Amino acid sequence: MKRKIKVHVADDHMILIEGIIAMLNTDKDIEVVGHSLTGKEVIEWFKTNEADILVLDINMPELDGIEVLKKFNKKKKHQKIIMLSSYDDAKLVKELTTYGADGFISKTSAGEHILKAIKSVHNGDPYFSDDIKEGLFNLSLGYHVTDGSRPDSKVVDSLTEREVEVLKLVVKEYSTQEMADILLLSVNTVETYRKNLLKKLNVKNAVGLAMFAVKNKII
Amino acid sequence: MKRKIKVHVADDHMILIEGIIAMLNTDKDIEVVGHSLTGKEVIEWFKTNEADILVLDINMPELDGIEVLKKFNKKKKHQKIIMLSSYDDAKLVKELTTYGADGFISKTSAGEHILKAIKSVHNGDPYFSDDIKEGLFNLSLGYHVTDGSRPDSKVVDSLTEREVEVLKLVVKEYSTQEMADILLLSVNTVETYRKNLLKKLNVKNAVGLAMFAVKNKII
DNA sequence: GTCTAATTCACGGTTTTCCGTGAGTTAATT
DNA sequence: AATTAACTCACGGAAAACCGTGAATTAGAC
Repeated sequence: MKRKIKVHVADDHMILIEGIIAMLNTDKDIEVVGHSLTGKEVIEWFKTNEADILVLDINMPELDGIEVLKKFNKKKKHQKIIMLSSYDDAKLVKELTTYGADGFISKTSAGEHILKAIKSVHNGDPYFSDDIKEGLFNLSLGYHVTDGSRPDSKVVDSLTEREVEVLKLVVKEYSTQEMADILLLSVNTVETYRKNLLKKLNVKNAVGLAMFAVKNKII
Repeated sequence: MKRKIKVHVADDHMILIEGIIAMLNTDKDIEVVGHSLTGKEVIEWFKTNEADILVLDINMPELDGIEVLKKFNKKKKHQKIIMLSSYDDAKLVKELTTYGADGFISKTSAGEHILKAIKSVHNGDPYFSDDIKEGLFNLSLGYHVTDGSRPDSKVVDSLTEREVEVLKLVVKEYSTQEMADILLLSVNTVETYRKNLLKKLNVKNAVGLAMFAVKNKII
């Protein structure tokens, strides 16, 4: 008898986990051997267990999917990892693949894609769901795709003092000119900080900055 | 033979829909008669179809669950509505019930809860999953995270439907042009709404709009 | 049937934001 | 001594936001 593909599913929504398990169990070549509700649980589980494939949600409390991915990458764990995302985080795909993700599926896609992805990835071929490919395409055309907004402490830490100062003033609805007056800087300088913030935080405009500040409690 | 409970499932994640359907189909008293990926689809579907229960996700593109709920409420549709939320939006529950929600389930809870909820609600009893109850409990104890500022319900109420739609898109970092494309309006019209919002909410710019939205949970 | 609120659109003009790119200064680290 | 990171500033151009004002249409309220 052929050995089944062992899969571990991680997502903070139990309902979704159950759905995926139900679906995967219909396939005779696949066996779900475990599941986790948080990133930490994933790490714990893999300390004492093994799986061929890890289906990993990006948005999870405590330790998000990306952090888990990085940790696994660093420890050179050998199982394949398929990332699950709530929206078409096209922008993330590149970053994730460099961190060792083998596949990427948007939750907006149909469930059979998970099946395909698991088999494809198990065979050594990377897999990306159509939405993602489309997203990448749009990205290359310059269309913007909103990101799934994950609080990222790493990014917060990367901000310099001045950048945080500017960010706080942006949230208070000040214009660049007003900020320059307050901080006793030239308008150009404030603009530079603003630009750096947009880039670092990967948002489109001042509203994105404000929302980031709210999410990360820089208020 | 007893008539089955007809259910419609709405969520922007196809995978989740499939999971829920798979689960509900295991119950002989329940029949899933339709599903939608966006709020608009829900509205369209119910124009020509009927269901006893609508399982409705809060976070959906185009028209979110709350808007759908309000619309149904206004039109005095008779089917029961169970709201699905990604996290324990305890704060929302009260608001939602006043808008006619009959049940509230967090996706973090196990799937069997949906089954329970459907049967309970179908019998006329409201249903709230445990996480939600716990959240409500904590709320009542005052363990809440938001700042002291009370949402200015008067101002919120003064906003028209369209203005709220625009506001939500502003928060998502869309430009006027993009909003016009999404809402199928001219750029001029969207600008008008934006201007009205700035005036009504008495803020200086888009950031002010975003912060208002956050404070008043129009997100 | 009038009035009002909501929705829709237009136009011209000013200000601000956003973008890219380059570059000098200081302070800390290697 | 050399490198790096943070801080500072400049310029030019494109895009978007902001502002005021006016107006047609529709649907509901009185």
